[in-house]
Amino acid sequence: MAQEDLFKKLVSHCKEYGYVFQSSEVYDGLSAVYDYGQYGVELKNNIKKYWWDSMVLLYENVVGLDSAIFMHPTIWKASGHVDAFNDPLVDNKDSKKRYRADVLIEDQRAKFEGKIEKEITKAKKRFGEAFNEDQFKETNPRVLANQGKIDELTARFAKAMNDNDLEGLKQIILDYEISCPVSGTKNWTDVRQFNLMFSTEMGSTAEGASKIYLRPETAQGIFVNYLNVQKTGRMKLPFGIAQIGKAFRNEIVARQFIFRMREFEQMEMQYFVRPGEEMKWFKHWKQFRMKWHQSLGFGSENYRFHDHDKLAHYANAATDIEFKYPFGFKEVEGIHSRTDYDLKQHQEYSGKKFQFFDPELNESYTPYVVETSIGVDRMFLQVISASYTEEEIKKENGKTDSRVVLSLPAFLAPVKLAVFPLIKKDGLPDIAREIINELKFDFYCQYDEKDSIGKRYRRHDAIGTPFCVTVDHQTATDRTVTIRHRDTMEQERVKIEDLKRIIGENVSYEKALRSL
RNA sequence: GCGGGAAUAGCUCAGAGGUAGAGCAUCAGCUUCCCAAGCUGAGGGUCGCGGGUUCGAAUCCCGUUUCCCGCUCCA
Repeated sequence: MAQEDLFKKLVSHCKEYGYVFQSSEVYDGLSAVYDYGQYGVELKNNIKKYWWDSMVLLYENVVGLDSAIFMHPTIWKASGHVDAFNDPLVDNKDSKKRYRADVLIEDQRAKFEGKIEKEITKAKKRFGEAFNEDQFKETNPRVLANQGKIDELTARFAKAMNDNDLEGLKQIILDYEISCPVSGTKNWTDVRQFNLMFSTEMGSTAEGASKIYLRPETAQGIFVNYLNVQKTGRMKLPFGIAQIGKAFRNEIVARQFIFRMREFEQMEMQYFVRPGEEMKWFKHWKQFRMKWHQSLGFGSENYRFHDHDKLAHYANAATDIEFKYPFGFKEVEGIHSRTDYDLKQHQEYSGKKFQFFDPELNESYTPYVVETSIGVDRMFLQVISASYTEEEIKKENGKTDSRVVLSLPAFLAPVKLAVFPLIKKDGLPDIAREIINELKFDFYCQYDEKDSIGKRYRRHDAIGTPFCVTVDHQTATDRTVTIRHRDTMEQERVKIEDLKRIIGENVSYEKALRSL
């Protein structure tokens, strides 16, 4: 199947079977926002539980946290998001290319600097040993002219950026005749501001209200609680804080279904380590996180690392775990060595000491941080796209038949068990109900008596239910039922009293967690 | 945001200026002793939304919203 077709089928399957709906659909939808339906929410919760348990249960030095979405606005100044997440953008109408206006202007300034350098190199050749660079820079008319342009440009640019003056930025682009590197033309749109952070007001009156942001990442909530957790939990380095929560980014381009949304959910763990040991832990978490993904059995060939060459200002090492989605290898998780940047920033802005006294070294230092950060929604899409399969089956009469199955790992499946009476009479429905009433305390069960038994099996294949139990006439005499396995379609006859154990063993998280 | 394509029933689509359709799905009933597509009946659409052209618009035109494909960033 063509990958593009597969993706389209996946999206409609998600809607048709109650996994994912577009937000506000009855009002024509809201762009890049999606809702999780009755099965979607179960799968999502199960994914979150698997991640949480693999961090908080398996590592005795990793603890959880649930910090608020609203945080003090200074946090986002300290983290660099207020400045870095605020891009003035401009489009060239001919090449259709989009640029950051500030980058275009800085490139222009670099061009002027390049011209000065050229003059200096030329002069050096001409004057030889006697060349006095400082004097040359102060007297040469061409150098002075370019330096004048640089100074004027720098001043105007700084003022426009400070005042948030978009028209001013556009005017700089026009005045300095900056052209598009691709089309070479100066046919620009207006400069527009794209603030990647959503903001709102906190406070009951408009005058007294202060602007606060919806967090663009959950990490900062961990950093600002570092001291609280470290002290109250008596944590010794190295230790980690794990958190699952919503984050918000006003993406310019948000697409590919739930892969890139404006409201999304992250599972992050910040691991605080002794400076100098960060690469050891970076490697550890890199391997562990990859193992976690591969434990789901979707095939190791569908994963790869993508190491970053260009690093963010706070990082000294970074890698992505990429999964092969129907639209190609894309990042599902990032592992970053964030140095002591964040804690140092908060130390500076808050005036509190974010230091740890290390009794072994007998000294205090600001811990380094290794971060693992995975998108829940991207993980959800990974699970769904890896599990969606269309099968051709040879029937006994020689005809072919097809079925759509979500081969979800059993412990992640929304519905664990469906119970059917083979026919809806002779007391069979009552027995089926009895079984559900006994097992509903442990598993999400569903009852179905509509249509032929085959249809009922297929309906549950489509939502990924791993087990279907059928009550037949033999059940009434010997208290046994058939249990049918989703992936093989094979059946076995078991005692009703053994169902809880059999299903329990198969849908437990334990086996997956033990494999890590 | 820009360019290109699309939007008709829950899903997949037909309908190309003259009464809104099919298959599947859903619901009710019948049938059925284990793998969808037997039988009967029912419900469900102001054709994404708004305007225009026309005696008449799902159909032609304009705008708008949403989705898909490219251009950048990220979880």
